[in-house]
Amino acid sequence: MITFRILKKALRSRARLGIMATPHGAVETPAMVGVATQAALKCLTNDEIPLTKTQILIANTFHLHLRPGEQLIGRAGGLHKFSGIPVPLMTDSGGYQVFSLGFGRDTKTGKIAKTAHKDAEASVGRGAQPKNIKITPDGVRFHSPIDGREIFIGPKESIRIQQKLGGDIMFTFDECTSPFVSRSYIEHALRQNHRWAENSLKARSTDQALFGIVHGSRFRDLRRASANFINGLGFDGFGIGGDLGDVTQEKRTMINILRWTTPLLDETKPRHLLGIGLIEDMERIVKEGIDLFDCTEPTRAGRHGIAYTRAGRIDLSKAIFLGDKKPLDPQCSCGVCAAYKRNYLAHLIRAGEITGLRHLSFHNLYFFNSAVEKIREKIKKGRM
RNA sequence: GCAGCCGUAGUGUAGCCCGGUCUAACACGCCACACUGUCACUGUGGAGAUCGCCGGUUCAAAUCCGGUCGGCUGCG
Repeated sequence: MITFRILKKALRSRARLGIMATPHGAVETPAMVGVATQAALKCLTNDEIPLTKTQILIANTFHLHLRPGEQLIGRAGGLHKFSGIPVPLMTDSGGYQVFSLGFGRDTKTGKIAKTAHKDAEASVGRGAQPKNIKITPDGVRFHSPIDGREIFIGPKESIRIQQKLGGDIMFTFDECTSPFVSRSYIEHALRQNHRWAENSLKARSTDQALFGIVHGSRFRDLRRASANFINGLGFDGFGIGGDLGDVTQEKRTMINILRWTTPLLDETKPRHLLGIGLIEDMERIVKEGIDLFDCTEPTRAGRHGIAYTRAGRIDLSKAIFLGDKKPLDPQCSCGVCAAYKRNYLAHLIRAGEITGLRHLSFHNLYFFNSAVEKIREKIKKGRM
């Protein structure tokens, strides 16, 4: 079980400062959740996790089910004993893979579209199915990316797997929707997601926390209905999921979705915005009442040669940095910026050295977590 | 000195025997762009070789023939 205590509410926004206590430690919120899909913060050792100011991680049900399998992790005593990870763990339900391996893959889009949505074009109508998976009333039939075998995951299966994995916080199995679906599709998917939320709750038989996920895409009435419905089911916390509009008007739709929903959710429980958290998004979503968010950006960008700095992103694979003797970010107090310069890091990245990926991942996590830390300070000092 | 093998983008190779479908392929590298509940040390795209050089045969040569230069190996 978890407990959530709000230490302070911001005066000028819906931001909250809190502490979430879990069986594996406490988390100061707002917090960024590091993404550890395969029960590893990619490129980093367990010792390094706290050094990046990472307080909590999220692992993935779909991926761990495929490999090594929840039975093996269960026999090892659960994710914490199996991995030795020294911070609390969440498990994502596999619902995101319904999107990333489904419509997301078909249309090569993310959950925030890069172009404005036009209802007339590229809309997926009610009853449509993605090319490579099949969404049924009881769950989703996937094909394993490893060996092609069919994998069925629904709410019951996901909860069963997540209970074997033994994370501190579980999520309900849902269908993460695409930004390019029609209203009629979303109406149907919402009813299904609500039923799956109820079935996830019924399937739970441990004292692990379970977060229910609010859906409704870009539609105000559907988002509000979903927030009310999910709020009424008695979850331990909330996820805000599904597609979040597009990048136009500085992601206005995403912020609107939070404005429509967070005021309807039990304020004593934590709210997690699923899959969001670029530096530019952080303060805005916290101001709308978000306590937790997870984002692959710091680690993925790091592995792709990108470092975050106060002056913006820099791509260390560019030859120009071979002549740059500055640290990644001159104002950063992380171990990487203390020990290494851009020229050497650029060399490591260009040479494909694994430590280069480690250094950038470490720095980016520290950079992101420091930004969240500053936001907590602002709330504490009443400046938000 | 003789014989054999080899010489194709920055690098390593495929194609050559059985000329046209080679406006020359692949891998790595290079350049650009992308990446928000990670199928992700990934993905997409681009630039880059007139096929060692000269000549011949042919309607047509990276491909056949002669010469030549360079490399490797063997024999002397």
